[in-house]
Amino acid sequence: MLRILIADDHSVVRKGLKQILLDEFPSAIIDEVGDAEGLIKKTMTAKWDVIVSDLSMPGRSGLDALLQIKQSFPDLPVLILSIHPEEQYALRALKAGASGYLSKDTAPDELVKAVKKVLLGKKYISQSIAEKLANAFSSNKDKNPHENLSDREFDVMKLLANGKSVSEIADILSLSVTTVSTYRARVMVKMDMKSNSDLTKYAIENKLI
Amino acid sequence: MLRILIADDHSVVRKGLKQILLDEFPSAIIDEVGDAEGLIKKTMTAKWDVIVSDLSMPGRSGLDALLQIKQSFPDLPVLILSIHPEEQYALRALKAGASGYLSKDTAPDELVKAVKKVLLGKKYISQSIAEKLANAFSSNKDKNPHENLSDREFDVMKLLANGKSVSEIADILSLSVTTVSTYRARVMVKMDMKSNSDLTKYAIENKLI
DNA sequence: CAATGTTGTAGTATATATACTACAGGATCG
DNA sequence: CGATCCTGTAGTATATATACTACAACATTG
Repeated sequence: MLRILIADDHSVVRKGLKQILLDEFPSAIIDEVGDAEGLIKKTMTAKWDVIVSDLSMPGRSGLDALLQIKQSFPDLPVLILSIHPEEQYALRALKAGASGYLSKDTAPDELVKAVKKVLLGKKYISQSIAEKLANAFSSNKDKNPHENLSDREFDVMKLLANGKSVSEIADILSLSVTTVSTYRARVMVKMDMKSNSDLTKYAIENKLI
Repeated sequence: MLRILIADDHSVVRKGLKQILLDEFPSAIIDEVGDAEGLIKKTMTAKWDVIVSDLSMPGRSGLDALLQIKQSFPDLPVLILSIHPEEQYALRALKAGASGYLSKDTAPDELVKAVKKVLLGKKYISQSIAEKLANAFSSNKDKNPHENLSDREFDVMKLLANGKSVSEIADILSLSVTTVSTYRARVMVKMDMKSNSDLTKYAIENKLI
């Protein structure tokens, strides 16, 4: 019996995924959660064969959840689904232990293919991600300033670019304000920028938001 | 026979919407498109009872498409679905003729309720949007939010959007920091925004910077 | 024309953010 | 395998921004 857990903050997306997967695996048990907390909780309290999760969810980020899940269940395959064009997030997700990365506009049968593959313990890597991977290997001298941000720095950068204040972010990520401020400072140095609005501009230009 | 057209660039979302609607209207004819071009084309070449469309799609924006559709079929109800928190877009969409505005994390049965309502030729307005509407009415009949800024407020707004800090601006304009801060506060109220980054986004969208 | 609203300006008290600094655990590299 | 860099985290002291409040001059409108 196949057990699949879906995590996404949009119920419409959850329905869509569920339907696509049920079409292929009619007898599967499919459960859904709407945030990272729920994802972790369900992961810890029941057994699953595969997890299909969004990256950006309210509260703790999906990347965070992924890391935690992988710590407890290194062999549980997690397929990451994101609205973001692969570029920015795919590598991070894979590094964090994801078994694959798909964009939400992926065709249904590609999703199914991916699920089947990761169920076998393999990774599902799309053509374009493969390229990224290759690049990441060869030239670590990056083109995009944001690519040398650490995961946490990246989280903070995005939130800042989205107009969140340092204290809001501290709240969202459950960190001290000063910690967030430190990340911000490091982001500013690494990206050679001065204001949050610079980040916003950058993020818009680079389709990060 | 109910005919529904779904427009969204994410196939997963389309599936989800379709499923939700089919659960409620089992005999409905539901077709889907993935971009604004397709939306317009299908709208022009077939008859529909209601359109459920995303706002942000590749190529032409959903808002654009909405305007065009409304021009040809003023009575065809269009329900807008968006990932964006209502704030910025809801009013724009309604002004452009949408019959309702929902966020993608709306519960399925709210979507169904909304569809039923707009099918009757009514508008579906959520609580929070109702407030926005009221505000928009009572206050000003503006086309562009920035157009009711005073000259000074506008100066400050542009500088903020460009990433300048309040104190830098005070310096540039030879004003007290608190004065600039007051302008900023007034700008935020008038434009219904929260952070400098919102201004940056707005300014980029409106080619002010 | 009187009442009311808008604009340009700023002070005081308070809330928020930042600069420094620090430190432990990993990663990396010679 | 030790030295060193990077990351995640935070405290303390200081700098910056904001909320209120105020007020005069000008604009708007019943």
